[in-house]
Amino acid sequence: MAAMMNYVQRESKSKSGATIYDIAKLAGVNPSTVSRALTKPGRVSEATRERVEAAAAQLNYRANTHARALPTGRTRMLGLIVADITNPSFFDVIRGAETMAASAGYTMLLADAAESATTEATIARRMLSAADGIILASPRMSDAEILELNADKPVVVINRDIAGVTSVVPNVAKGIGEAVRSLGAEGHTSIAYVAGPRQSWMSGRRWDAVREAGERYGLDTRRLDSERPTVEGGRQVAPLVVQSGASAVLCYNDLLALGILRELQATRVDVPGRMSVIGFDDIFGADLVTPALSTVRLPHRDSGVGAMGAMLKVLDDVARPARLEVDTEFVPRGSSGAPA
Amino acid sequence: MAAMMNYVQRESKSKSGATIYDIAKLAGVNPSTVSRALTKPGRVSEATRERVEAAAAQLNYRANTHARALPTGRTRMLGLIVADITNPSFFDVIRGAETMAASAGYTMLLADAAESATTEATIARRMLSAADGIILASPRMSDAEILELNADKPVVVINRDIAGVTSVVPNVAKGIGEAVRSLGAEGHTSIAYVAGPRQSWMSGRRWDAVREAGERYGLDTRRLDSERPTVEGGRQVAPLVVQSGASAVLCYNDLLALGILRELQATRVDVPGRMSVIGFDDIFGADLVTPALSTVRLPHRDSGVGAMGAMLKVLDDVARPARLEVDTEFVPRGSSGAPA
DNA sequence: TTGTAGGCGTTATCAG
DNA sequence: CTGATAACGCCTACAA
Repeated sequence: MAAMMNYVQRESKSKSGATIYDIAKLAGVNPSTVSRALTKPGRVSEATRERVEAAAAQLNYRANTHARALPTGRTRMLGLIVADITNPSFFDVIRGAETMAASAGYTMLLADAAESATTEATIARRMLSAADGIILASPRMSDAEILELNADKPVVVINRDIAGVTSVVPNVAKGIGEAVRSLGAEGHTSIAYVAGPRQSWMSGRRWDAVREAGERYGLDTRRLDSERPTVEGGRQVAPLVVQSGASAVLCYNDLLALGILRELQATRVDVPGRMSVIGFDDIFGADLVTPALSTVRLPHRDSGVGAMGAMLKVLDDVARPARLEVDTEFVPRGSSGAPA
Repeated sequence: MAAMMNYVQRESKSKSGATIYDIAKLAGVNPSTVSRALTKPGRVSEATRERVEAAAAQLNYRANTHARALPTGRTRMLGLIVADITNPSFFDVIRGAETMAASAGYTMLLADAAESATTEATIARRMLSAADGIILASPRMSDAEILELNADKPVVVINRDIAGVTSVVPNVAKGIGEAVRSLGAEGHTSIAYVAGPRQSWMSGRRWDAVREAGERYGLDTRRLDSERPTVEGGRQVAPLVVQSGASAVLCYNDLLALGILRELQATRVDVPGRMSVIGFDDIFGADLVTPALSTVRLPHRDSGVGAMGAMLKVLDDVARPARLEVDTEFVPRGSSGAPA
C-alpha cells in the first residue's frame, strides 16, 4: 500500500488555481499587465488596474510565493533561529521579530538549534535557501561559519558581536555593574559567577563584566561552570556555589538562577541571608517565584524588533551592517540582599 | 536616495549559484539526469549517480526550494499558527511540532495570531500559499473558516474539535474530574471556574467538565469570566473569586491561576486555607512559584508532535482526517488543599 | 499604457 | 538508463 488515493478531495481548480492568466482572461488583458497592475502601482492605467483588481478579487487570487520568488530571488520570508526554544528568554525575541516581520508583510520561519552548533549550521543553510535572510539569536556557530552565511544572504545576529555582521548586543556591563555595586554596598565581599555554554559568546562577556565590576567595587570574583543553562543545570551546580565560599552568585541566565534558588530552598539554605542569587534575562516567571528573583533585565522584545528592523533595512539597501546596542538593567528583588 | 547600491557585495555566482545545469556540465550528463540522480534513487545507474553526487558536493549545490515547488506544488514547509505566542503553554507545542517537522525534512513556519480571529485568518491564508499545510494551535477562527482552509490544503487543529478536520484534543474530563474529586475529598463544597476567551472552544469544554464533575461529586459550581487569559487578567478577577463564596477555584489556564495566586498573596488571603487555586496546562514556572501551583497537566509536547505527525501522514496520503486524544492529569501541589 | 517573449531552477513526460 | 523538451506561475526587458 505504497501510494494510495488521496482521501480528501481538494478542489484543485477552483480555489488553489487562479493564476494571473485566469485574471487576464477575465479582465481581457495580457498576463503581464495583470502582473504590473498587481505589483507596480502607477505603471498601468487606473481603469485597467481596477478591472484587474476586481477580477483578482472575484477569483480570490493569491500570488504563488514560489513562482514569484523564482525570477526575483526574493521570497518575503525571513528566518529566525534560536539557540534553544525551550528557554523563555527567547519568547519575547520571537514575538518581537515576528510582529515586526508581519507588519512589513514578511512571513517568519522559525527553527530551534537545540543548543547544538552543528544542527544550527544545518538549519541555517536550509533556511537560507528559502528565505531572504536569517536572524540568529544567540548563535552557537563559529564566527567563520556565520560570516560564510552572511556572504550569501544578509544575516543579523542577536547576543553576539561579529565584525561585518549586523548585530544586536546587550550592554551587559551596565546591568551587571549595577548589580555588583549593589551587592558591595550591602556588604558582600566575595561573589561567584555561574557560566553558561562554552560556545556562548554572551557568557564570556558576562563573566568579563562581572570580573571588571568586581575589581572596580572591590569584590572577590570566581567562576563556576554549569553543565547546561537550564533549571536542572542550576540545581546541579547549587552545591558548588555553596561550597565556593561566596555569599552571592550571579548566573549566566535566569534558568540557572531559578534552579539554584530551588535547590537552595530544598536544602534549607537561606536566601538571601546565606546566599544572594541573581539571574540574567528577567524571563517569564522570574517575579512569580518566592523569593522573587533578582535579575539583570534584558529587553528581549527590543532585541527581536531591532534585529528584524535592521534586517528589513539591509534588505531595502538603506543600511550597512551595523551594531545595535540595547541596555540592561539590574532589577533587585527578594532573592538578593545583605548577607546575614 | 530611493535605491542605492548594495552595500555588501555578495558573490552572486560562486556560492548562491550552482544549479543542476552546472552539475550536469561538470559531470558530463544531462540536467534531467542530475535531477533524477539527486531525487529518484534507483532511477539512475550507480556510476552516474556517484559522479553527479561528487559534482554536486564539489559545487556545494543546494536545490532551490522555490524552483522545486513550482512543478511539484510541494514546498516541504509547514505552518504553525498559535493563538498567543506569549503564552508559555505553546512553547512545548512549538518545540514538539518543530522537532517532528525537522526530522521529516520539513521547515516550520511560525506565526502568532495574538488572540485575534481576524489576524489569524489573514495569516493562515498567507501561510497556506507558501506551505503544504498548516497547524492551528487553539484557533480562534470559526469552524466555517477553518473548514474553508481545509478544503484548500490540509489543516490540523490543536485544542479544538471540528468534524472533518484532523484534530488533537485533550481529554479534559479526566484531569478535571481528578481535581474536583480530590477537592471534594478534602472537604470543599463550592468551587468556581474562571473562564477564558469566549471564542475559545477549550474554555467551554473545561467549564462543561467542571460542571459535570461537580455534579458527580456533589460540589456546587459557578462560573466567572475573565478579561484576558493572562497573569494580569488573573489579578483582576481575584477579588471576584474571593467574593464568590467558593473555597476553591479552577482556572482556564495557568496564567490566570498564577495571577490569582499572586493577587491573593498580595491581599493576604491564605492559600490554600482560605482558597485553593488550580490552574490548567502546567506551564513553565508552575512548580517554581510558592506555593507551587496545582494544575491539570496537558502534554503540550505530545500535542505538537501528534499534530505534526498527523499532518505528515495526511500529506503522505496514508491517513484520513482523524481525531487524536491526549490525556490530562491532575497535578496536586501546594496551592490546593483542605479548606481551613 | 500595453502586449510579446524569454527566463528563473526543477520536475515530469516522452522518446531514444 | 539517459537525453530532449515542455510545463510550473510569475517577472521584466523590449517592442509596439
